Amino acid sequence: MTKGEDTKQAILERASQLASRIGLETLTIGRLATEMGLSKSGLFSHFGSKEALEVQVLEFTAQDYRAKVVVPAFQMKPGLPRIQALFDNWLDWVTINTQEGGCLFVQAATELDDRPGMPRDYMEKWQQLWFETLAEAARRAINEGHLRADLDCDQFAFQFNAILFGYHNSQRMLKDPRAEGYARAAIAGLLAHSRA
Amino acid sequence: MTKGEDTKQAILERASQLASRIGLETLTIGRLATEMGLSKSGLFSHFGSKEALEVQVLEFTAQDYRAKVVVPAFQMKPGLPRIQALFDNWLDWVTINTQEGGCLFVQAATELDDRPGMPRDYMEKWQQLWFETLAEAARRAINEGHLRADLDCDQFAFQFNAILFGYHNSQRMLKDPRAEGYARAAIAGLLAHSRA
DNA sequence: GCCAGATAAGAACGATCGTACTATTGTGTC
DNA sequence: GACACAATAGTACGATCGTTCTTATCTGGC
Repeated sequence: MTKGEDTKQAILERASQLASRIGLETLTIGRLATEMGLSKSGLFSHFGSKEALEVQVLEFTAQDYRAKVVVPAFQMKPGLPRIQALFDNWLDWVTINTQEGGCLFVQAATELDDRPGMPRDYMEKWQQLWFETLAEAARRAINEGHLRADLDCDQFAFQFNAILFGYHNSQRMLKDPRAEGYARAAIAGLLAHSRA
Repeated sequence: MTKGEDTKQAILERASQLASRIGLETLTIGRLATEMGLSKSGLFSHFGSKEALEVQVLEFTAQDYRAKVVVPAFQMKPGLPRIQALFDNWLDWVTINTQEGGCLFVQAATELDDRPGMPRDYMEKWQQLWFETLAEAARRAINEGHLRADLDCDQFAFQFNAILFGYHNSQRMLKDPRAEGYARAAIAGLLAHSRA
């Protein structure tokens, strides 16, 4: 990898961290440059515009998310183990993981929902993919005989995702130590009532 | 009500709308002044600081929320009718209602979670109150014999709230027309499995 | 070790931010 | 209707925003 590409990746990594805490809009070229020890224009020239930076931050984070949450889960056996892994990996991603400000996608989802533009377009596409991933995992669980055949997989994906959002809020805004327990119990309940 | 108090209320109403769309941070004194047909300094003098404005926007919205979501629900008979009303009223608040950018509290919760200060403090206090309100409604439902006696009311509040967040996201980011159906089904499921 | 091109820095731009001050206009009271 | 004071406007401030353009430094292939 060339030198320029190297620093660009480093910038995106730092930007992803920062954006998960303060948001994409509040993330500023000047501040990011200072934190990276670069000049404003030096950093800027890697992206060409603030909007392009935002999109690439989302892309970078999506790649990380795939590698740490989705791919390991799909290496598990299909069915309940895979679904449970999706949840566990996501919990690690949000809490233990690099994402010091929680999940950037949760942050960006509410920040971008009323702000048209390329970042919003990317975010919407990504979230559709995420829901499809969840629904697909549920479909495989039906095939395995783990979940009941008449389960609405889109409904399942909705509820699974809702628990993640609920956890993220209770964990980060309320700092409620019981949040993880609540989320685990909610997932367990969802799985129990979806069983064959 | 004096003249100054009158315009101040009008400012807060407009600010609440705007903030629900673009966020508290992006909400700007200059832009708000322009939209209100006031001068920047004229508007500013009502609040004294940006942070104070943000807090008062949250307070204003909380008052509205109470009047449109909580109070009408608690005028319903305790138990399931009241819980169902809390959900229905919230749906109206987010979709039909004045909140053109969705629920300001959902927006502010993710925006403020990593930003210390008085707005965050107020937001946290408010959300604790909201969870307590939900748990209290569940406790009353147990007393009425509508929900089972061993129900964990805090767990119930967590899951109820999670569904609201999930709906908010699917409705506003994905613009998924099935979002309301998913949310209604999820609430129905939660109530079914909490029944006596 | 030179040289082309990649990479970064520097300086400047108009715009807008929050805030402080002063001046003007409006309102309600006697 | 004059007067005290509330309400709003005007102006200016330093800081920072995203972006452009020009200049300097670094890197890798011959």
